[in-house]
Amino acid sequence: MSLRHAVLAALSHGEASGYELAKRFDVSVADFWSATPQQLYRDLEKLERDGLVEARVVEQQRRPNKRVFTLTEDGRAALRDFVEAPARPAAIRDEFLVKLQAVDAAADPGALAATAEARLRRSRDKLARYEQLRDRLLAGRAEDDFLRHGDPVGPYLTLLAGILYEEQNIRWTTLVLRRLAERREA
Amino acid sequence: MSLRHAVLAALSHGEASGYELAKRFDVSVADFWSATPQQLYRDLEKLERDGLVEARVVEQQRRPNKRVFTLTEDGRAALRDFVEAPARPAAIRDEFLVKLQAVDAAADPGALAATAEARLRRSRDKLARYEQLRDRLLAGRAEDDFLRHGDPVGPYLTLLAGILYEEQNIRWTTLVLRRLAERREA
DNA sequence: CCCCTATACTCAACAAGTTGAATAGGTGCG
DNA sequence: CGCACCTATTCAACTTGTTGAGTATAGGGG
Repeated sequence: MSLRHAVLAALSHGEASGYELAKRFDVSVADFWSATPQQLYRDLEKLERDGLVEARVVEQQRRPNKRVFTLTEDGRAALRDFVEAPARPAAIRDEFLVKLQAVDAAADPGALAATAEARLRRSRDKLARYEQLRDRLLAGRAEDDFLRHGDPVGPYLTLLAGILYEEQNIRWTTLVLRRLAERREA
Repeated sequence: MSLRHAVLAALSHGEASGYELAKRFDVSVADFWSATPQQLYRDLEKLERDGLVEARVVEQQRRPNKRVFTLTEDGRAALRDFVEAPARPAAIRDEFLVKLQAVDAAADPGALAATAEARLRRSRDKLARYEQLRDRLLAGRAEDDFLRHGDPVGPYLTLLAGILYEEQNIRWTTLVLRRLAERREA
């Protein structure tokens, strides 16, 4: 049970409705803990029953009302406990790597190359988004400046992980494409 | 349903019993598709019912008998279809990143630093294992040599992904440790 | 001789994640 | 004026993945 904790972590950066959380997950957390809206709504309910979050209805005129969730004191304590407990090792589930692992059994490596190209485009898009986010976070300050007395270090460091990951991914995928092309010629 | 495909991919590199598959997963596939032995046994049964793999009992004297699984023609065809179909984007589930995201809410960043150090050790271990595996695969040949007429490119390229991933991970985690230490001093 | 580890697998219960659809008002575009 | 898309959420069914225990045989070390 760990999406719970991802939700608590997300809410620690400010209250949100289920819908808003879904978007927040999409831009910032998706790359290390993805979740569908349905999952979020379900877990928010559970968290509410357990007293870790509180909901309050916000009436809106031009759109449907929403339920905005805040961490309770118990929620904050649970989050602290979670942060300080040892983490289980990361689990990666990357279908592309499975396909590549078996590429020698395929008739046509061209199809996989197309998949690799899609992946490359995706990585570039993500990287661009991440760098935009970083610029916004830094707001002109140098990294050192920001990290030493800027407020939250967490979001910056995880963002950096995303940036480095995508950069490395781009290099690797490019290399794979070259090798697959060589193979196709031979 | 995709552990199925990871199993087919693994079996395409040679027949194996459930137990042997579990070990193969542990050394080579775990980093992009992890599975417990229980999961493997369950899926192997399903694959057998669906006619994608065949089992044959191998009697052994000094240890329990085992059921060795091989791909059937249908299994090979299913694998080919899978490899050529587009891949869904990778899902990462990294608890450490969730904790780091919320580190500013914790009382003691020292606990997270300990977790980061454990992660660093793990990455270094993995990297060492991967490089050993690479040396064994290359067997003295240069990469170019191997990839151009060496037999299977798949396992080499995925191994390379693992190596690059861990190298990058080590750099990033080191950086995180430095920043957390700075934070603790302040 | 006993315990630990390795091989080889099975069973059961549960937790977590995925998929698809339904509802319902509002905004923007041609 | 109709159609598509955005906000905001709920329901239900399903597939995957996790945890923990249990069975049985054999070899090695103290």
